[in-house]
Amino acid sequence: MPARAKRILITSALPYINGVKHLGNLAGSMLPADVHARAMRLMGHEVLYICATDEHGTPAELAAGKAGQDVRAYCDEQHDIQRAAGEGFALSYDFFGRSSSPENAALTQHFAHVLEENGLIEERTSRQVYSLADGRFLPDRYVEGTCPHCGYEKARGDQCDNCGRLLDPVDLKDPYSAVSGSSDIEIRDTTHLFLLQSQMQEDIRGWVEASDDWPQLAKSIALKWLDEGLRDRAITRDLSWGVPVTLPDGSIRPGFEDKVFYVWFDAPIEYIGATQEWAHSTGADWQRWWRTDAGAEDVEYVQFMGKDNVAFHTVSFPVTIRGSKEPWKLVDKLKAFNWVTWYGGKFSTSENRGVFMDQALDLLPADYWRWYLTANAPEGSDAAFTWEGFQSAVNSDLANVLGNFVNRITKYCASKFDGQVPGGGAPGEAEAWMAGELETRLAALTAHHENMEFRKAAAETRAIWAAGNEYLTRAEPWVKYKSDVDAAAIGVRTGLNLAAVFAIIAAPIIPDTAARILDALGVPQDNRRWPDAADKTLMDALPHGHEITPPDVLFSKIEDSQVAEWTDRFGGGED
RNA sequence: GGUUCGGUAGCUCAGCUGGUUAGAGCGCACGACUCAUAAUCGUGAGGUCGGGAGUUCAAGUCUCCCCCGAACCA
Repeated sequence: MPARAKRILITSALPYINGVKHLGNLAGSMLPADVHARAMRLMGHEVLYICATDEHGTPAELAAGKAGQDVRAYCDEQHDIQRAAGEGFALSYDFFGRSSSPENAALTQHFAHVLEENGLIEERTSRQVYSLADGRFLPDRYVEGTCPHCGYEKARGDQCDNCGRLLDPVDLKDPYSAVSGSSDIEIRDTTHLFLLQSQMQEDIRGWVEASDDWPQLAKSIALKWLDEGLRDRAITRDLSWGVPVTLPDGSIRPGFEDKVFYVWFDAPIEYIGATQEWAHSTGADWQRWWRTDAGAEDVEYVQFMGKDNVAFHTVSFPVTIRGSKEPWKLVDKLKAFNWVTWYGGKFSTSENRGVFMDQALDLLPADYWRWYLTANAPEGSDAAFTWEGFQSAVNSDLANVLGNFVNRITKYCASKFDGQVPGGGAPGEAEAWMAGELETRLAALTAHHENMEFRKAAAETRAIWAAGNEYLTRAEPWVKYKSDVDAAAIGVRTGLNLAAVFAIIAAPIIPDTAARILDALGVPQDNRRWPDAADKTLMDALPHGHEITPPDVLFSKIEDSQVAEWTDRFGGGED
């Protein structure tokens, strides 16, 4: 157990309901959040890892319509698909919720009510594009027409792709609906609730400036928004799919019968909503994680997200939370990621570029991807996915360095010592060298995990595995066995114990393989704890005489022919 | 356009508050070993740290300008 066991709340940005996510999304929020959650649990901390699908909004409605499904049914189906993909990647959510849950609806309405009581919400009327053919108001980007600035004929209502200018859809010439193509549209007045973010400007600035556990990137993004001035934003939309707009007594707010809260407002609230869903399904207490008046004051809250989401998490959502003037837990640490790119471009479904989570699992087990995507996490800058890099990481790091180490030591033990942990011999020079390596490297690895430095954590993990191979070269039990079985025994015993340590430290990144190794070594569940760098018994922890079973080959190598096939199939390789 | 972050060995990247011969992994060459998925271990080659100017006893590490790339701009 660590000196001070903490309680750590972890959330990863909510994936939108619309389809299985690709490897870039996985690598930029869910996977690192999972690695961190697993590492912290192994270190003895109490962790609650929450995620959910973000289900409201126009894209979901349109996708459902396209599929000929009711929106709710569409979301039910897509949620199950995404949950299965997450399970396939061994994402260890304590709960994977849905922003369309009753819990989130109630919370969203509650926040709106208290914000209004605090004078932070007011009704405003604005002009919006209404499509008679579609029978609905059109969100900005679903209106297309001729750009008033450059004359480009397929400008979107929010921005012109040709000249790049930001637009107001009512200014487009010859506008038409991007949904139906119909130009039978008109401009109508519509009334919405606006969140008066401008009034929270100084409050949020004070909070941001006082937050010292953020990476400078997150802080500078937040401050930039504040410097430009927070704008009041509509938090409702003319839609049917979403959280109904109610009065405090629960009845529909007059004039808002055909409106719902906008995803922008209700999605982050689902972090709390999903925790309630978890509590309701398990009987656990959600308040001790979220209410600082009910035990959450000592919780460390860590959020994982793509860089594009930083502003929402550092400014927008905090406006909701702080504006409520209620004792809700706010984020302590953020970890933001860039994108994984695909041969210099972006992942794209339509152009058949990139690999999606479900496809990836059809090719190879989750651990292969988890290792590569963690060792090459898009920290600091975009990271390119290449099949060659993937092949190299899997073959070299996993198959050759770790897999082969476990294989050689367990097979040798089986053939020379009947598969039992030998008790003979005493530690010598080689063992002293290895003990020194473990002590310094484990300390470094632990720090990297605590600091959420994923590339460094993977590199250090690999370095520890490699040290094991060097140890065997120094100890050379196969040579000593010829003249002194006890001298060989210490090498084999140490090697087996190292295999156990290697598996445990790998568990945050490659949990399935780690479990296979520990199972093969017969390490009981209770002993699968993060090793302490100062622990002198790490290399002699397995009981002498204890039986082990060499596992099957842990990782199969990726052949050049497979790389060629996948490159062809998934559009990699070409420019 | 504005802002931010990057541009370090063939490739992917580390290099905190400026200070001995600039590091790692992969790839490559050579050697060692044979327990192991022809795996492993060792040695070596390879960089005027994007370009230019400046500050300093001293700059990859600070300042300014320029070039290139990426991201964000609700």
